[in-house]
Amino acid sequence: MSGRQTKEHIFDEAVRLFSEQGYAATTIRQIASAVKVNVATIYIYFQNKEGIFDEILSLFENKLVRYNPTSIHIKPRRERDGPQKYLSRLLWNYVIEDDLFMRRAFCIVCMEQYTSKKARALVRETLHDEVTENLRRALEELVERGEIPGFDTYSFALLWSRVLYSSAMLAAHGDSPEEKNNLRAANELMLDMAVSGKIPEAVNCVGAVNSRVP
Amino acid sequence: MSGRQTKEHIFDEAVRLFSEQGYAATTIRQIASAVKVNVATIYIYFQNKEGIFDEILSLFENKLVRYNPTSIHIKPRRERDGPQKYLSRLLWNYVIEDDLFMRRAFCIVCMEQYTSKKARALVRETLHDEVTENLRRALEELVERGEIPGFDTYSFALLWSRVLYSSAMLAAHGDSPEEKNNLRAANELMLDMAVSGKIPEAVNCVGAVNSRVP
Amino acid sequence: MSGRQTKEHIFDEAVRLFSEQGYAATTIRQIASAVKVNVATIYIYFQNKEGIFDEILSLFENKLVRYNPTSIHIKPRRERDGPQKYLSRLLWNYVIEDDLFMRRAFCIVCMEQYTSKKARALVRETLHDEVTENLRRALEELVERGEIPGFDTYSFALLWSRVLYSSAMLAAHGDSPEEKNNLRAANELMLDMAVSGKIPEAVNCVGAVNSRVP
Amino acid sequence: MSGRQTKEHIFDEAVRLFSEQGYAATTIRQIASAVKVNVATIYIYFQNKEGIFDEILSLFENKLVRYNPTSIHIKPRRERDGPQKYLSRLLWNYVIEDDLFMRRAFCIVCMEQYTSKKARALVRETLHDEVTENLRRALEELVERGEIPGFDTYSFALLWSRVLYSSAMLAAHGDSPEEKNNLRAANELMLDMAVSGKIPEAVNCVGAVNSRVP
DNA sequence: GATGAATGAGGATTCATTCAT
DNA sequence: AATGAATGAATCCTCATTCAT
Repeated sequence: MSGRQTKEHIFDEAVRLFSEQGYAATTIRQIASAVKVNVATIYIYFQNKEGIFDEILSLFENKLVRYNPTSIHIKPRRERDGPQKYLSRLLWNYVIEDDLFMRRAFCIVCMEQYTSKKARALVRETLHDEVTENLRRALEELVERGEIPGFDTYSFALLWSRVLYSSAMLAAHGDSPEEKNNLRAANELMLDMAVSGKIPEAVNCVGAVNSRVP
Repeated sequence: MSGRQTKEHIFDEAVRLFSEQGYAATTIRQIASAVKVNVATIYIYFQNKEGIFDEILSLFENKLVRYNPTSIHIKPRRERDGPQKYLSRLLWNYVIEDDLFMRRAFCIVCMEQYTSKKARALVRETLHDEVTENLRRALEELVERGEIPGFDTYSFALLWSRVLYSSAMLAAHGDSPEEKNNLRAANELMLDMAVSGKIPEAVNCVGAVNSRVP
Repeated sequence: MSGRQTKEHIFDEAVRLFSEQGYAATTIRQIASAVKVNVATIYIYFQNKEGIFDEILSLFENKLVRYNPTSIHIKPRRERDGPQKYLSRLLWNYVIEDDLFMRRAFCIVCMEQYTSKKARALVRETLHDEVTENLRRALEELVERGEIPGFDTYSFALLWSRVLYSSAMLAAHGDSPEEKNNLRAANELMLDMAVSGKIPEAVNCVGAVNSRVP
Repeated sequence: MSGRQTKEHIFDEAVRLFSEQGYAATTIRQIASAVKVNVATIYIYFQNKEGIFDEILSLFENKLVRYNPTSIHIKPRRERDGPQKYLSRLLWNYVIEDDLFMRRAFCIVCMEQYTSKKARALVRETLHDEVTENLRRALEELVERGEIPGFDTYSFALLWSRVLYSSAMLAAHGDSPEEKNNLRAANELMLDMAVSGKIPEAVNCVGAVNSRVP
């Protein structure tokens, strides 16, 4: 078997096992035996256990970033579909739905956010702030186009990102179809609220979430 | 030192360490040395490592349940304050804010939900379903009192609980004051949206989240 | 409760547990909890775990010695009953049958003969040599009385003692009634062979077992 | 060093230590240090401490079974030598004398028969019942050939097996040459009694041992 | 490119024992 | 006479990692 294949095989099984059992509870031996490979072989392709974890985080982040509205990968599609459709597909629907790796990696990142600084940073920055920002930008665009009235888009985007995040967390593990549907439904509810024209005023009346933080 | 004190001391340090490093990464030796006690002493008061974990979950759940709107502990205060104030204080503000244990236990529960069935059940059932139900009940009451117009309270409560949950998760770890404020702000934003009189229509136009799940 | 009673209670439960699980596998805590007494209490009455074991061996040996044919306890009865009856009751039938402690202690001694020098000595000397000698003496007496023809009583007694010993070992543990009956039957078979008048010649033709040992 | 060799080395030292100190009193560390190998290495070749024990029992039983008179390993020799010689060599003389492992394993099996169900079964079934049956069969054959008069061969074989067993037990530990000679002598004495033509009548007059068991 | 063999460090747990009260 | 509280040392076992082949 070619080295490339072996490495990918190891990587895939590591992703699977980490997402099912957590990083700490998964042993190198388990991975090796899942790949039907000697333990030592793993150390040819990865510096150590943490090295595998790092590569997972890297790939997850890279794939994630490709979906922001200005990325060269998403921009053409975005312009064709318009912000509303983009909004409706953010995070799970857009990014994760059809990508087993992303689903598992998401799960890993959520699990390890408390124990790994890198995972934590990824959740806080990329997952949370970036998704929020993407939502905000898309909402803002709708406002600019006059499709919905102006309002405090940041606060609403922040709420939305949290709904997405918590839904995705609940859906991530074990591919529960029920939770996946909940996620989709929650996302659409936020979307409908956003475009119904009733929210802006409500949101504005309370001001930006962040502005309240002393 | 009295046994009771020792046990509490062990329990407290275990809670702290579990919440900071995760269950798997925390060793009995660490706990023992934090308490300045022999490792064997821990096994006098707890059956094993998992036994400590179980007691944490138990206490967390017990304390949590006391805060549902019909509990004998909360009912009098609820009736005095009215549903709106109750809503504004749910979960974090009401329950967790002043209780270091609850904050840490919440963190532990979130961390271990993927690897521990018990934690997972607690998140799904008590944390999620119960909080949602409490929110829904309080909203419903507001509607009945005529303080806000009728609408699909379940869908909105579901969203709200997710906002609370994800905010609490982000706030839980390390007592970040910024995230704590975010949580409070997010909660109030949901509250304001609920009572602004604009939401009902928006929510109704999309129907119940759950009704969409096949 | 009086100290005397407590000590006996501890002793009895230790005997029971040692005989059921072996010395090494029985813990002080098990004994304490069987007696419903604090662990420390055991150390009031016995110097340590080995101290309990030693007292068991002592009592076993004392009781055993009382049954040799010249002991003041057995002599009167022996003279009344005659050697044949004495023979038929040796070891198990005579000594152990009605004495729970002896049965259990026998079991303990057999178990620990490989790991404890004291137990080993007891098996070799008291249990084996002494029983052999008692058997030989009783056989010799029968010969002297002219009730059976003369022969190499030592060799036969040696065989007999081994039959008794192995039967008793198999019977000792768990009070299996089947093995207990086997023991009694084996003993009677040896007795019948001894008094049938057919054996002497056979035994004599081979000479003393021990005379063959270089 | 090859894995096979290492495993055998570990196995051998474990057998030695178990037979000298008993299973419970022997630690994995002792074995490891006797083999001059890391503790973890032992767990490469054996699942755990009990795994070593099980393999010892297995090998012991396998080797033992090869010596029954109908086994393909023993049958030719048996037919050449005749039942009398076979009888004279049973168990110890035949099987164990020249096999250090068998001697040690026998010792282990005897020691652990009270605490290990597997060892207990082996003693009761293979060691006791099978040896008895082999003896009985060989005696029966002598009767059929007309070399000795007919009699209750079962009862006599049962006695004999007990003599062998108890002698072997006493001889097993520490390779005491004195006890080894006693065993050989005891065996021969039983043999001489069996073929002397004097015993049958004595045995018959008491009936089968087992027939007495209610 | 892959592996068989080995290991040091550390995991949870249990033990016999002690001592102040 | 008895105990609650504590401990040091040792138990079995597992882990990530290395290296000669």
